[in-house]
Amino acid sequence: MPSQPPSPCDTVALSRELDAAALPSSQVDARATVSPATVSQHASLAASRIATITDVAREARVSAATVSRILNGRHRGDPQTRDRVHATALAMGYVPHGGARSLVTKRNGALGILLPDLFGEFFSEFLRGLDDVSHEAGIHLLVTSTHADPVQLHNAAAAMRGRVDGYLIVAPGNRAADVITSLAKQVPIVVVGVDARCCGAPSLMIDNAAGATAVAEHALQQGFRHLAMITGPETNGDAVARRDAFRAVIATAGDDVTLTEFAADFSQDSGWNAAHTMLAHARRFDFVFACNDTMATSAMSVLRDAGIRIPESLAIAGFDDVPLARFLTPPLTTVHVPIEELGRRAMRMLISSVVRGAPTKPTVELIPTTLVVRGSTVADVRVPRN
Amino acid sequence: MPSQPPSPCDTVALSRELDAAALPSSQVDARATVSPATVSQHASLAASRIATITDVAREARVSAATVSRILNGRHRGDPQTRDRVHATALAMGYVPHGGARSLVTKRNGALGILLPDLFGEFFSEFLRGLDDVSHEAGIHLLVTSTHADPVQLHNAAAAMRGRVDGYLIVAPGNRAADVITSLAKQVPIVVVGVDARCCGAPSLMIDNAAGATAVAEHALQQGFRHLAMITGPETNGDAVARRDAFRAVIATAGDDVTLTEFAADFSQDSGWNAAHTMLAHARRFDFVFACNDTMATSAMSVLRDAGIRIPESLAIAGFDDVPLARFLTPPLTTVHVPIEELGRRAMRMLISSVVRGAPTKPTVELIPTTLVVRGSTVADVRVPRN
DNA sequence: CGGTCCCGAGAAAACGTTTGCCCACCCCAG
DNA sequence: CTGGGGTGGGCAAACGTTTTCTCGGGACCG
Repeated sequence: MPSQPPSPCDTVALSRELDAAALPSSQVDARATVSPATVSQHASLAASRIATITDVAREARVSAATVSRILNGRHRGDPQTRDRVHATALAMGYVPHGGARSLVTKRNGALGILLPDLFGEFFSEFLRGLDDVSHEAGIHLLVTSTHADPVQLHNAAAAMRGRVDGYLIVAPGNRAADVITSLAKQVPIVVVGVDARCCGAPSLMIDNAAGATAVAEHALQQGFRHLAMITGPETNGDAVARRDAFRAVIATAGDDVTLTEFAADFSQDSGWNAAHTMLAHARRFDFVFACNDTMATSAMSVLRDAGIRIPESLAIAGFDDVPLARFLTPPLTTVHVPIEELGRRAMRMLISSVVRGAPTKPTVELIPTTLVVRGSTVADVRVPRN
Repeated sequence: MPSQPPSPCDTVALSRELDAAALPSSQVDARATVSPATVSQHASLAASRIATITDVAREARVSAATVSRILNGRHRGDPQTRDRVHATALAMGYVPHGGARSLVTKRNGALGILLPDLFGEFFSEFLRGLDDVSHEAGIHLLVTSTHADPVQLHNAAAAMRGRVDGYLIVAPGNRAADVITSLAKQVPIVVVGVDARCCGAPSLMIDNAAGATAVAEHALQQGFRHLAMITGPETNGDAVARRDAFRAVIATAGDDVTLTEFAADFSQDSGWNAAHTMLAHARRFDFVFACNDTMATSAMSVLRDAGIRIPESLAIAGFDDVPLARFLTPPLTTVHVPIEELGRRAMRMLISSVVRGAPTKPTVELIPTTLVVRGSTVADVRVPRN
């Protein structure tokens, strides 16, 4: 199995072509703060030492204070001086040293993002939402993951102290209440994925209950009577909320409706196992609700292997609306969760909390979810794939 | 569709239970730098103002210099003094101000991660690999995404100047050569996903060629003769490398072997479209290689809808080995890419580059890929799912 | 024509660290 | 007993900013 790396520098050759073809240089310049050309031009002299505000001041024949004021816009100043300073700073490729600035400002223009051990699509979409907003606000993101453990969560937060103006904490499991509480007293924080009102922190949550409720009502409305549910991990707030809401609706249905639960943990393997257990079960089911799409997908694969026709013999629904869901056969009925929007809102909330400077209030905001009905629960559904 | 948020503070109630049940406090303390208990204990007084080194010095009745030296381990000192300082620092919850430190040290203990607009599983696995290594080394990660555009890439890098000791740049499209070149002259960088030797930067790449070669050889060995390939975007280095390697093997095969290509762009929709085009094609194929699993998945769904038996009538293989691949029906033959390992290696490389301080050398390292044969290309294959 | 006010811009302090330099002390050897 | 070496630890400078205070000059108003 010989390995044939692409020939060196084909990238650059292609680069020239495409630059010429796709991007007229004027367009590049217009969009750039500093055009790439300017960068390379000054790369050689910048290589020796990074320009400081003093260097700029000397070059522009003003004091450092003036440079600072002008660059920060706190000083209308003499138009001529202003232009000269701006030009000099640009030419020298000056960028203020964040550390020095934060030392005196007490603001460091960065936020800490504390993520649990995440898998799957959620991550990228969420971070994209965060970055979208923070980038626009000129705020940096300090990201660290794998901290489902409250002790690690605390250590991670501590390590960032003095570097960040606030924290965004994502679904920290349910043993992190103490850490969150103490953190919330010190700096602005926003918690995503669990209700942290009791910790004194504003929270942002997926409206799991509404989604699961919609699935349950859809199932009943379609005339299904013997329902199965593949649950998620007990330690996961989303999983519990989905399960409880589904249960609640079924509890109010007629006596002829039954619900049987199969324990799983959101992983593909666990969905696989749960489906096999379900097939071996005495009762015949006509509808199964998997608490996330990952499990729904592997369960569907088990059912198909067993020769069960979906949805005629057994309907199935998931939760999350992962991109793949609509491409399964049949396409999966599921609950759409706007993850990027979740990230965007969380970031906006945190930023406004930071600029306000006020201690954060314990609140909770629900991100709405929507049921997407596809072929896995309704035989004749015709849905466009886009 | 009534929304029923979970009752407030159920999280905390659960927290107490689990804390008591699962984690004996001694175990928590053993693993913690500072135990959660200690944190909350000092939360109230720490809330007023964050302790500085001067505060610790005063409290421990030594000078700030001594505190600094002891905490950084540069000073064996009197054991009694040492213990006193350590204890005081711990008690006051002292954490050095990163900005002030970097001001004098010229090191800021953080690295910039510049990501293109990424989708899918890649992101989380890659970042997990990065974080795994950087966390252990006590290094922070400044992450920003959505920078496929070279101008944005430059701006993002500039914004981080003075905050990071180096950059990790992921698959920046192929028009970013200039920006990378100038960046590489100034600070340590590592490029992932494209060969950047020509930019003077060390690069880390997936061995796409080896993987695609293995797929092609597997296809020929299984006796397939009329091959189709669903390609990726022309602007993506991975896509091009996979396509070229596949082509190269087929070119050396006998005259009775044909290869037809269908253009796509790595997205699910494009795979869907390509599969339909393929079905409408005059030639009947017996093997199709999709350049990533995402397209392979949606193509498979088209083929199944068309009543084609896989692999008897038409075999299909993908690339990436996304977690879902083994759960498809039939399980998908694909090329496994160790993404987390890729992240881990890239981070190690960058860190060693930073601590060495030496200007980075243009090198390229290939991350090996492995063909995973499953039921989508071999009818009687029996593979364990784990 | 003189006084007052405003505005542009410089001087200097402060932020929290690290680190080179130096002093004082103790111990041991001559 | 004295000198020297080793060691613990303090002093102060320096890092790159921002910001307050200050001053000088020009314009406007009386």
